[in-house]
Amino acid sequence: MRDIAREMGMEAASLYNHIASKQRIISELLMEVAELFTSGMEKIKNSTATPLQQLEALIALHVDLTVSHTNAISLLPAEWVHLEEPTLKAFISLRDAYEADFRVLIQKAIEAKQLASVDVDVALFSILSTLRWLYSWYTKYQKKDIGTLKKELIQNLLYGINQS
Amino acid sequence: MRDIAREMGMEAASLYNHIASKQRIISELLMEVAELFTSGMEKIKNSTATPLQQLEALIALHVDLTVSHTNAISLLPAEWVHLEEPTLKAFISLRDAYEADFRVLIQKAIEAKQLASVDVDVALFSILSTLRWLYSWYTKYQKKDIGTLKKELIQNLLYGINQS
DNA sequence: ACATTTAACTAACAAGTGTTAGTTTTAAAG
DNA sequence: CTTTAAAACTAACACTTGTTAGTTAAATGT
Repeated sequence: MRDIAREMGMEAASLYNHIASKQRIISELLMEVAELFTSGMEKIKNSTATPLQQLEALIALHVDLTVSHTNAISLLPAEWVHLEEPTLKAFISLRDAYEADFRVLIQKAIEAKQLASVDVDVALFSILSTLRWLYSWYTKYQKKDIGTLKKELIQNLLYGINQS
Repeated sequence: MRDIAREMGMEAASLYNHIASKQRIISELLMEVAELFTSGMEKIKNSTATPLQQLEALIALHVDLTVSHTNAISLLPAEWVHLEEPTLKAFISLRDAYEADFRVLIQKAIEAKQLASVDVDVALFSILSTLRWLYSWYTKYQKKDIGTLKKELIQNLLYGINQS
């Protein structure tokens, strides 16, 4: 809190005229991005695109949110565990639902023979972990324009990097 | 320190008969795994396998170390930033060297036409991020035997999940 | 102009942090 | 058995943390 206050040019105690607690700041930041992912997923799920196209849109969603909310997203991996109880359950619930939706999309793409019949859990994990690390990597490679980045990630994550 | 002490059935102060400082514990844990990755990489680099086979071996290395050193590895992403100065530089240096070696291997595999000519940075990032998240995911799916896990990860990360 | 709200301030508390000093108990060596 | 070394203990330090109380200054509305 003292760091934040210094950055804002005031005393730590003065912050409490604007916010309820440190926890509330974290909660609101994290829940905000969680809801952005959820609503993005909702929009994609309700589209008429094929499962594979929806997966591509999902990758694009991660890139977009990573770019627009880099700071909040970079808090996520380390801080979500410290959420307090009404919020923690809400967060986990959003996260689980998101992963479940993602999983279904992969499943559907496999059933539609748009993806090879790989293990769904492993596929979900490997795609999602890359997308979640994106923020730390993005800060180094900002030079690359976002369109290209999306294309290359889609290529790597969905179509593989092998010489076929 | 008080948590550690409780877990060991003694008082916090008693720990200092065995260790120098909290920082030293963290340093030694993190540097130990860093060096395991480095020496694993060294062994693979010096083998006579093809670049692609070396990449496969690298994935296997991550799986093996994740299984055998789950706890120390799970500290890495959040804690390495808090290393103190002689150690921090050493750690970063090992990490950079490791990534550089990894990068070269991908480059070589592309030149040998064993991989498609994707962007090397993006490929390195997407593979490595998955391997680095492995620990958090592994705790949930321990049922899966390690051999299968390795195969599936190699499939996903190197040969793609598309229907080709 | 005055009254009221908003937002800053100073001072301090209560709890938690890693760590040290000094002491006592346990174990090993002669 | 006695001496010595190893490893536990109690007590406390210095510092950092989020936060509250009480007060003063700035902004806003009538």
